[in-house]
Amino acid sequence: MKKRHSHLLVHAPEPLANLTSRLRQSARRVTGPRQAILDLLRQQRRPMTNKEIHAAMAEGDCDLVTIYRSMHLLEEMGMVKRFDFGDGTARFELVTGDSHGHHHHLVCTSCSEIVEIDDCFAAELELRVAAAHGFKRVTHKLEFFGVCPGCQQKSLACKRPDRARRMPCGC
Amino acid sequence: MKKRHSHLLVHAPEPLANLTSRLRQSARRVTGPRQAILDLLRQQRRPMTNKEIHAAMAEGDCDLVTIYRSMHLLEEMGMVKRFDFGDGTARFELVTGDSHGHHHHLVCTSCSEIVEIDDCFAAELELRVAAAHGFKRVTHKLEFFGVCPGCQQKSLACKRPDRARRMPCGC
DNA sequence: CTGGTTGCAAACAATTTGCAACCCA
DNA sequence: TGGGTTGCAAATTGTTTGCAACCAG
Repeated sequence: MKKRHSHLLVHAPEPLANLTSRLRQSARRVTGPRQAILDLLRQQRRPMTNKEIHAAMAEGDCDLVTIYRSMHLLEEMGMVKRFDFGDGTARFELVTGDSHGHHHHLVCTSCSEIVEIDDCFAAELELRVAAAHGFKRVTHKLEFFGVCPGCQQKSLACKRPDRARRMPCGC
Repeated sequence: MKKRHSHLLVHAPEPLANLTSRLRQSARRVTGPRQAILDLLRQQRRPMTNKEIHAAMAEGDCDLVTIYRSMHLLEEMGMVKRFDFGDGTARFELVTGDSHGHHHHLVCTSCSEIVEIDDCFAAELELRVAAAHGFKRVTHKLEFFGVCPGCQQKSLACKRPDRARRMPCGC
């Protein structure tokens, strides 16, 4: 990471201030890559893969491995949330304090466009399921898949249905 | 695959008869491995990984690669369903015609025990989501995670929270 | 200074692919 | 017989780890 985005420190946007204090209290460091990642996630409000994040921060700013390690850390700290759209690559989104907590997505199986679904209607289901089977600390993963308006026209049927599960569907 | 499970042909259980006719009409072959896989899945009514399937059919019956290829085929034909519990390995379950169609699971994050949840309460949500965003052919994936009764006692807290996402949680 | 971090190379694990040998229909 | 199948080896891809150099506090 050559040059730190100093403007970040100036604005001291919420997530960053958050990061700083949280890191400090666990004897961890506020480093360039970590700041850059949060910054990126703050701009692009959409689930991003590690590779996308890496590519997005131009000029070999930091190693891909560092991204992986940072995401683990940030996830542990509850600053990002991991999503799994079934294509074998993890995606991460910034956890913004305001409202945008637990939510789901609607993913186009053709162009992989992602729509954020803000309300979570499954909370009540969790309770029901937990009660029915005696489980504790029950959470859930719920994602929707379909064909977006754009792809419906183009009638872009997937040529290789056996690969449909790979979201960034290169059929 | 040395010796074909001939008793399968005798009983001619539903899934197998199904397989035979379906394969034939698409100019594909009814082979030993395919029969063995369906047979296994019919017995062990639980989501199995390719590796588990492979291990289960003793004596190098068939190559792991063949399992992978077969699962793709069977999935395409709609005879098995793929599930993803977020641990990076696909699991498959037999699609039995009777009732047991679309359903979900409750997975213990500690011992990875899997409970089948028969009712799907999210069907209506699909419609709502589809309508709201103009998507077609909308489906969803929904799985629940928590700590099963057994693991609650043992209070087996995960030592490495950063790895909690790996279901067969070797923490 | 010094322990948390990073980069780089290498290890890993799940899955896929190429290709020649093989076998069901 | 012939095209779908399989086995084996090798390639791919996402992710993790070992380790020495490095830097934030």
